[in-house]
Amino acid sequence: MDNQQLFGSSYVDAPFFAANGTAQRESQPKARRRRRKAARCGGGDGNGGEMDGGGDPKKRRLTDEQAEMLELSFREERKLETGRKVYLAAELGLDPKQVAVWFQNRRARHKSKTLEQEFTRLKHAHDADILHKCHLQNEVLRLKERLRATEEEVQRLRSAAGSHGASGDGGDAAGAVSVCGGSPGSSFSTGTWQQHLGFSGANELGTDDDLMMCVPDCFFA
DNA sequence: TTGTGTTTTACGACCTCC
DNA sequence: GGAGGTCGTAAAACACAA
Repeated sequence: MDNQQLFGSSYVDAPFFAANGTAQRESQPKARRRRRKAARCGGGDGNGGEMDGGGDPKKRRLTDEQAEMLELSFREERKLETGRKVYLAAELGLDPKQVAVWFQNRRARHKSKTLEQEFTRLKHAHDADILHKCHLQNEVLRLKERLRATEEEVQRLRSAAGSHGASGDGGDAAGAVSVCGGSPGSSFSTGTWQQHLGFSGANELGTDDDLMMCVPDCFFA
């Protein structure tokens, strides 16, 4: 919107370097190339922050007000074009580089937070899917048990019928038993439904570790 | 205090776009 | 080629328990 309104004359020249006295590490074994540029030392507030002659200012926390203004600006627009950067820097008494860095870091934080939220959302969805799968597998187990009981009952009835009316076509009786025993043509064949459902022996619930995740929760909870 | 974990500021390297 | 972006990381600033 209108930054002129947002940041009108709210600039406060903050005591950035209040902590100047803290001892900077005299030994910088791996100090590398850090803070070579003294360019920003003149950043508008005049307290250059020179440290033990080295010219390296300490890191300066932004004041609450500065951070708040930057936050407002960030919410309006996450990208920072040159004009806005210069304007914000002037309004807040910061170096334009500081403003640019703040926006970079702010974008990084925003991205990190967004990723974290997305991860949480996906995890919840995944957990729900696992639970649903578990329920379906339980249902399959129940149906399997019913089918097994039915097959046993059918076999029992056929055996009883065979023992009573043994005369005549005894060969058919033998065939009937074989049907129950797994004839490829029988709709009650365990082998057949296993094939249709894609189940077989110990692998009927799948071979992966999904079962390991699922079964304890569903069966023992 | 002080040790430790977290947040914030700053930088360099590299990439993309105009 | 310069400006501004992301990414990874260092280090100061801060919070806080022991």
